[in-house]
Amino acid sequence: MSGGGCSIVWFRRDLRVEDNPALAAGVRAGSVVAVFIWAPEEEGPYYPGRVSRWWLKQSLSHLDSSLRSLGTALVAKRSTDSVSSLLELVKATGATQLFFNHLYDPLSLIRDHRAKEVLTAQGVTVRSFNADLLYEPWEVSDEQGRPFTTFADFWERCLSMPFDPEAPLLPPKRIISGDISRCPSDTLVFEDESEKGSNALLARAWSPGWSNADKALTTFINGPLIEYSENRRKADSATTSFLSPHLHFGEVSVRKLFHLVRIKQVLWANEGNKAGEESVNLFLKSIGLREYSRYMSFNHPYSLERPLLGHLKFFPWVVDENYFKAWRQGRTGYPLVDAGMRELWATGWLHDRIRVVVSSFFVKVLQLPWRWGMKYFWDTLLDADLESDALGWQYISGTLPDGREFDRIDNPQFEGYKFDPNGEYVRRWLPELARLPTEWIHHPWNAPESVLQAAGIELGSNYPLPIVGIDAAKAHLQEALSIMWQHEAASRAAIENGTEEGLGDSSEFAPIAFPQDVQMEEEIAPAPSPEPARNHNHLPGSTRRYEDQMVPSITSLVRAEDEETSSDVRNSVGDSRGEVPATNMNVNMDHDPPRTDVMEANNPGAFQAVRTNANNPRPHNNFTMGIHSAAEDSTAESSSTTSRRERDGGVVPVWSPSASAYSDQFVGDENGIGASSSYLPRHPQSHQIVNWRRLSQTG
DNA sequence: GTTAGTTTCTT
DNA sequence: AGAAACTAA
Repeated sequence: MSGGGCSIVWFRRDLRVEDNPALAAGVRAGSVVAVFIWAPEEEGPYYPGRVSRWWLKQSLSHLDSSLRSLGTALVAKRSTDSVSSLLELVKATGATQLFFNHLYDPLSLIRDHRAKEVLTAQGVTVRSFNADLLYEPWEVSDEQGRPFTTFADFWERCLSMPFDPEAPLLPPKRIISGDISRCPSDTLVFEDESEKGSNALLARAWSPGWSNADKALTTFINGPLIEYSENRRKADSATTSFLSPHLHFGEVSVRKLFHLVRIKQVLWANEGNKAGEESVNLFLKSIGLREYSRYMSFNHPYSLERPLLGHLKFFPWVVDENYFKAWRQGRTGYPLVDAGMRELWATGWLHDRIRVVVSSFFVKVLQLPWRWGMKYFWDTLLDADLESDALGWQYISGTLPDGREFDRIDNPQFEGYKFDPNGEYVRRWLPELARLPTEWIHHPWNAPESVLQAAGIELGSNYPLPIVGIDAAKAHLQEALSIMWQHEAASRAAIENGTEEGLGDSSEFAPIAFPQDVQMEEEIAPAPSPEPARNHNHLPGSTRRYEDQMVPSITSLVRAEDEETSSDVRNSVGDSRGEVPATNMNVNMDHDPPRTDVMEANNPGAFQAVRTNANNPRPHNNFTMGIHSAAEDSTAESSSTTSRRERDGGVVPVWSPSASAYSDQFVGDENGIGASSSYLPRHPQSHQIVNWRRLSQTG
């Protein structure tokens, strides 16, 4: 807490003034320069989607006005290299300290570590804090001090930690502004002209910004929370918390949320309110999953990229861009799946249950590479969150030790009657099926011709027949699994013979690149709303594209496509056409918002379903990551199980891009993780094979 | 109470 | 698919 110069408080995904430890530290230390650096190129392939950028824009302006009312302002910088920008800011302001809150995705860990190194070398005191989690990932481990590998154990431990999560901090009363006269803000561009119309609709349903988040939190806790458990199974119930986008950008503090929910928990427990208690536990569990997603990302940085269970890398995914397209456009022939995909397309929002349905269908029935689906979610979801989505897709894909069985296929027809028993959800999003009786709504292909005729449906033209039958999918999956095990056995044999080093790195089994000719972010014209627009046929100001989307029929969808191909350049996700590097450290120096001439000739080759382990070999990582103990941090504690924690200057185990391998410290030994896993009894073959040390490097 | 059959849930 | 939690006699 040296006196003298001012502090830079670097905002990222902690866009709030309440319970913001970095900001609090800055305020305590004296004068503050609050900064946000927009450097999307640093995110590699994960340039935020349109709705996500819209949210960010609103949230930042909200934060800026809050800071202004407290005595300073938010300095906004456009950059392709956050660390350089920080250095410039240090020079321009004479700051002697830098404070920020932790992030846990691999890119941030590396960048933030570099920021610490570079700025410390310049004589700047750098301190970082936990603002995003109840407990830091390195605080939660089993009796042997190793990270958990199953959620249930992890969460049980979190709920019985010897010390409570930090109590939330109040917002500062006043902020003394550092001298920002020499660092003018850049104008940040978060949307282009073509996106403005669609974005205008978002504001009807959502209010970004930390104080709105706080209101949403209070509303939820005092209202729908008690029925959370009751209502969770309905596809379009308006009783989810709707906090996820707020949480993604750190507008609301999980710790505050946790404390408030805990108060209700105690209250309802005393009242013997069974439903309330169950609801609380369920809701907390979803908070736990969010925690766990960061935990996994931190402990297994490659899990955004590659299956956590090593043998899954041998699965022969179906690389079929037509399947992918049909899924995105809601034309799979399975009403519940299609309704979900149309809702996502139109609104950027999807109930959790439906996310499971559509992603499970994607992986198990279509057998498309899960990362494609994950990328599409990233591009389209309003609450897109890399760590959470990676965890979700890995769970669905059966690539987690405690995920779903890989060979399990859910039948969308049955799920339809489970989550949407009266077909209301399907009818809302698939107007072409609106007149179909409930009896057939989730399996129109079985309906008698007369019924279809009466409903105005002609399967195959009006609404598609299932693009893949469930039985065919099951057979296909079995076949694929046996191929997978063969490859796996061959690989294991090669390793045991010592003839093979790094098979997992060989391009043959590298992750499958994204389709080259696919526009990852479709033309989405959203009207996201807890209650999806009822009057969607005549929304004022809606573009024609919007109507095409909202009154979907095969013809209008096809027409919309044709237009796409022929019309002008539209915005697309910057790097979406490229491959997804495991971690892209090559900064794109283009300062303009990524803009891509989207349309290329359709690739005829794409029209064949190809079983492949990997087409398009991709470049290898040119570096590896390692985690060391936090030796360089003066505040480091060697044992994370001790109950004392530093509120200030939290300790982050050091990330080093140059370390040659994953540190043993964070990887179970050969048998360690597997032995306790519930996965093994179900998949005894994998008992010997899963080499967890390798897994962390390659799998 | 007991037991066999049924539904629900799984991160 | 399998366990756990429910129901119906």
